[in-house]
Amino acid sequence: MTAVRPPTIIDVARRAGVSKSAVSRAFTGGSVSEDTRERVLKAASELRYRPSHSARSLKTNRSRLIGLAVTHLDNQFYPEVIEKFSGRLACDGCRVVLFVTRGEAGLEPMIDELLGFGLDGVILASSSHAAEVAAECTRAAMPVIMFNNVDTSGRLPGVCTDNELGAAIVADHLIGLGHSSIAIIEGVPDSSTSRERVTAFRERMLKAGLPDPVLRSGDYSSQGAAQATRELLMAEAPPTAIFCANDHMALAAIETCHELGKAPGRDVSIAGFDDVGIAAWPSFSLTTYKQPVAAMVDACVEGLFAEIAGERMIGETLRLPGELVVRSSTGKN
Amino acid sequence: MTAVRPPTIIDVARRAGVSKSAVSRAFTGGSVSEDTRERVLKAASELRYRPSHSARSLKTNRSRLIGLAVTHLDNQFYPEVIEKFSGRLACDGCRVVLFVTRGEAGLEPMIDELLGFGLDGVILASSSHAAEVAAECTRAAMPVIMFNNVDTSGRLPGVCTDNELGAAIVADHLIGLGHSSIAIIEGVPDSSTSRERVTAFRERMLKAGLPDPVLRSGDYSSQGAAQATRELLMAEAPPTAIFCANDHMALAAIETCHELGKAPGRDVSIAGFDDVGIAAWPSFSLTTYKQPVAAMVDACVEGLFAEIAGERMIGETLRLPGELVVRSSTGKN
DNA sequence: GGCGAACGTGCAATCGTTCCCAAAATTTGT
DNA sequence: ACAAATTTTGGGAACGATTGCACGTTCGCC
Repeated sequence: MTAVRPPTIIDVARRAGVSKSAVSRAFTGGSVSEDTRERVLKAASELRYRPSHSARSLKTNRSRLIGLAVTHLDNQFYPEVIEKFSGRLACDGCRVVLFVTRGEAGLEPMIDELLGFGLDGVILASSSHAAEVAAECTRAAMPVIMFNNVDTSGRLPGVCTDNELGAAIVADHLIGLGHSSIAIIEGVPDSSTSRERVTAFRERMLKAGLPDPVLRSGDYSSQGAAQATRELLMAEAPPTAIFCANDHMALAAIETCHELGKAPGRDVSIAGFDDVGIAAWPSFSLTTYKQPVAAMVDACVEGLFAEIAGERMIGETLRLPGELVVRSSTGKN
Repeated sequence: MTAVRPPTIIDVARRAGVSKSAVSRAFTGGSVSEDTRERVLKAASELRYRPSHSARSLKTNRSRLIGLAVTHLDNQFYPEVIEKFSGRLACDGCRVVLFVTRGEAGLEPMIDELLGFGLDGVILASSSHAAEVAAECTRAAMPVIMFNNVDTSGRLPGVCTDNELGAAIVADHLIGLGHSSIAIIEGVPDSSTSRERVTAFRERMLKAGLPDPVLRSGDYSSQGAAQATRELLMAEAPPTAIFCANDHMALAAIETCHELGKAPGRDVSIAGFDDVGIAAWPSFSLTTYKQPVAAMVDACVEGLFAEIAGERMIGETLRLPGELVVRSSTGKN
């Protein structure tokens, strides 16, 4: 019993009685007569032939593989994003290669890998070290686009929610409910996303003549947000509302409220940003600003494909509007 | 300005003043003198050379790409699994290519893709259609292993939690708390995982002299589980405890309890299976059987690598013990 | 100092495709 | 029915690496 070598294009050609060019054309949609096409397809299926991916991409310089760099998946938002990307890219025959960035290190150490897997393009949904990555990728002529985060150096194109708009709308919502003492729990400080949300929220408050909100870092983590919430609510004059830079932290904040015996939406209002799946669950019923994930993913893929096709699109960041979703975690003061 | 073609091994060879064989050996760890190695590495880094992935895998028949087929990621368990796999495989220089199976269709329609991307191996963490996939993969000589699910045809190796042990332990726990009227919410019926858990749970109850539990299908979905919970709890003689075939459904069951004004752990006990991250959150505090995900992933990767290395391992399913985690969603009857 | 062993090197074949090119076959027009 | 236009076909050169083989070197050792 010899290990059967998988059939090659030549085996198919022989069996179909044509040249390998014909077989190639039959598979890639080149011009072939109906007759040969049939014969080729028949021979191929009899032999269980499948074109070799590596040979093909060696010749064409296309792998139909797209890298997706994301941070720790315990933030519910990312699984949703991954699923959407996977589905969207599948429509164009592409697949997602995952790069989960180790929390602290960011994705800098995996740049080499990112560039070494023959990907057609890369989507950076990870927050940190965008600048270095940007530089390295453009040097390697690798198409890149950012998702839910902008490259502050302005060299990479990207797609994100209009964070400033969203944060302003959340601010208006809380202010409209009569809150004036509002705290903010931000994410990691060097993330553009967090910064934009925080800044816009603050500005809106100041513009409404309210005091500058207390700012705490939640580091985009549950523990961080829980700790921040604890500190805020146990202070002498606790805020009546807290705006968290994302749902992941807002949910932790709600948990912490319960722990402290405060009812979210009554004793203290909590608002988030993202609208992850479980935000809608009755236990949380989180008021939040919904990111238009589907539209963002579509735009992102489109942009990346344009880059891959050779269209230069430098530094343009597309900002899509989301939608305020009011639930019961916020209420009148 | 001409589009600069990425440097090839030949460019490096020329610049370093050696043959391409030497360059290749310097990169793949072949035998080269210290002197040449240095010259090659220097030339390579000056040119920003990276070996072409496709050329390399064409020659070596190895892509260092592993396919991972999973179902909808809204079940919290899978993101955790994905992250673990990604991390574990990265240790061996491999990357995960994602195949998210569209709910209804299962992964049957994507078999061709699964086999067409030049993967070194495939991990099936998706529940359905294992048999067809198994057949097709072995025919294509593609190493495959199942995760958290067993191939009933017994042809594919796999790794999963000892579901029967786990379910029995959960049953004992509930019985020990004095429950005798216990209902079960199962997943999709043709999933081995659900079947094993349900069967073992039932057996344990019968063995304890308790009545055969009511069985409802939750279809592994939130909505399904919520509906089932509603029906169970609004019945004439509602059960005092509910065992859900996974946490995803158990969490939905808890939500539904709140909706119906019943306190989990007091009015009705809820137990799950998996121990996903949020099960530990105070809002849920779900009693559950923890799957040893890290160990499972390790074993799974090891098994797959063995297959890739050519060691035949047919149909062996490894079942690892987990651990009961008691929280407050279950209580005395 | 001479003789193997050990090591480092380059040549050339090879992996399985795609695609250009010229030739052959077919269709079309008159 | 013949020439021109069109379509289909096969040969063969890439694509960018790895690797078996044979040939020099270098070195150690008696």
